[in-house]
Amino acid sequence: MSDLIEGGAPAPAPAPRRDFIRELVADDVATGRFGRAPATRFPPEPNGFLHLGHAKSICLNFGIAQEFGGTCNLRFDDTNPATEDVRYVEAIKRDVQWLGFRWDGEFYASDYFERLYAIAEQLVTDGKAYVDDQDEEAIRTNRGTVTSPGTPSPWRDRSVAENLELLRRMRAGEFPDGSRVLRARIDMAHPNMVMRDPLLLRIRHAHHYRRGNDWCVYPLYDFAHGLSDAFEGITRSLCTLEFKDAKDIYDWLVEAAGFERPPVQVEFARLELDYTVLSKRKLLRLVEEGHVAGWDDPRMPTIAGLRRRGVRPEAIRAFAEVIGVARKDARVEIATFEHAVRDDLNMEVPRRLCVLNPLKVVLTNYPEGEVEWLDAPSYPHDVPKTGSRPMPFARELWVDRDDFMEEPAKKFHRLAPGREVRLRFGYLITCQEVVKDAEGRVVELRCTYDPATKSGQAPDGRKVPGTIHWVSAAHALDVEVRLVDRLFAQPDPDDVPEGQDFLSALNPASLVMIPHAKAEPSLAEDPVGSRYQFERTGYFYAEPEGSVGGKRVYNRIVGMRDSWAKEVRKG
RNA sequence: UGCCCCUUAGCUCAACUGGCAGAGCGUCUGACUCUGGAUCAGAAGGUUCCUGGUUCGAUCCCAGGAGGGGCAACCA
Repeated sequence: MSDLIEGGAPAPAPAPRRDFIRELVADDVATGRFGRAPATRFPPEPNGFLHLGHAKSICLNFGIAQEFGGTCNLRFDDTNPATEDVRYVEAIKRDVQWLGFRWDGEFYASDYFERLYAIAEQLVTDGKAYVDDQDEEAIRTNRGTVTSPGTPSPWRDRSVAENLELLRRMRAGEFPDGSRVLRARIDMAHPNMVMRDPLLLRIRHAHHYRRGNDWCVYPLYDFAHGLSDAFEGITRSLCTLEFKDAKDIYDWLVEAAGFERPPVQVEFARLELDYTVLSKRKLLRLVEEGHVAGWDDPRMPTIAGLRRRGVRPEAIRAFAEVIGVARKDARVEIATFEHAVRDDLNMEVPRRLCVLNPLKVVLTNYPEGEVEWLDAPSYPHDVPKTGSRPMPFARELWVDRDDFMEEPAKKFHRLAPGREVRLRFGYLITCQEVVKDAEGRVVELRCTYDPATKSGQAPDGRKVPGTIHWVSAAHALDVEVRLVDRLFAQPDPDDVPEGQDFLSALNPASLVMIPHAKAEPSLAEDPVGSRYQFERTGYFYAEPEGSVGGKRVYNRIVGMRDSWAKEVRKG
């Protein structure tokens, strides 16, 4: 991974947008419900990289803290030694910072193990928890089903003294993994399945990335999460809809532990985005099975991947803003994300010319060996930025193969035999002759230029319908371009036939390498990490890994909005 | 003995405690007239799932129905 850290500029407080959560928080402030400033937290488990779905949550939690003068903690929910790693906590911290947010407190659930254990003892003493000797299988079957009640464990009515002794011996490491668990004593017939005596502590003689081997009774999510919120004085604990049912146990625990004005969980819809997957489990598979080059592969919807691809944090924040937050599952179109990315880049980045699929053009009436340096503005008239660069113009040029049609379709305004077209920032040229090789493939266009049309304006006022990009063949930079596209070929990658999984929906053309694109020479001096619009083709990012074999590499961040493709579709 | 959530423009989604239903994308039209595959402006587009009730007034509250989703990991 590159060491280049850009972004990270503090996120400006966005215009207050009123979603139902902000309404609740505003109400908390007005009524003094919690007797303290709004406090939120972002609670990732360090078992993978953050993705766009987390970005939504980050913008929400940190955004609320900013807007209401409250605080937002970063808390690692690291209660499962099997899957977690420091490498992930480092990546997470970096990503949150890059997005432009600063946390107030940095906490780890693993630092709360002792405190949670003390509460466990208290619950036992209060008769609200017991040690269960059933094995995993028995616990599962005895939980019942959604339509039938569970059956109580034979160990459910042990004495407090016996429970306490067993719990202490569990902690002391006297029992093997899986032999016993601590359970809350609630109701084995509860209509909400999570309330059927939920598990609190399980035995794991495992190495934890922060605790080493010093701990062996690991809390489960339900036990750790709400209480961790309470320890930190969180007011609103924001989580996604699938935790809705967990709210009952959350409330039961903070109440049983005796917290005054405890945090209140509020659920919102997780983000689903077309043509990609937003699940750490699935992203992990893509990485581990080598379908992508890593967590930061530019095709990945991870923060690291988007950064590598060239997306700016401003665009991600703007995206989070437009999608909003609601209580209903929301599948967002990829066009909405791409629009946010273009919208951000449009006003920011300079324009350059780069020919992706080169076709030689020879200007037969242009003097051999002559070079003119044209002044090409870096920004269009409606972008309030100034600057320009010199562009060499000569007898031999490259234009894009797609900008020529031997038999032009209707509404095709570009080059064709006998057609005149404008070269951006340059002259009007007319195609006089098409040169083909033995296989009949077009290899060269012989054109004439009109010397009176320098800068693209015809003195006689004649209309030229098309403008195309070009670059001088003698001065062109040979660059590698990587066309990054959507990772999956269909909007919902999980919508596959029985017996197949999301991997069968991968887009085989998600990364198209163009090893020999031709770029204008001004690009030679620009630093790695620069962003451009290559006019008419898209937004590009100078690959932070640098050059490959001495050649510069550009990732396509996003293509231009494509109304020609639409025209083609219409026929 | 099941519990909980959701249904609003073509599409994807918003809409504080009941008071003229909004945005993006898409579509159409126009402008810039050197990105015509960019950008900008404007327009069209609604029986708020259905039935009934409460109310001066219902997308919102109540009852019933239809459809979609979440929950039965010693994951989070």
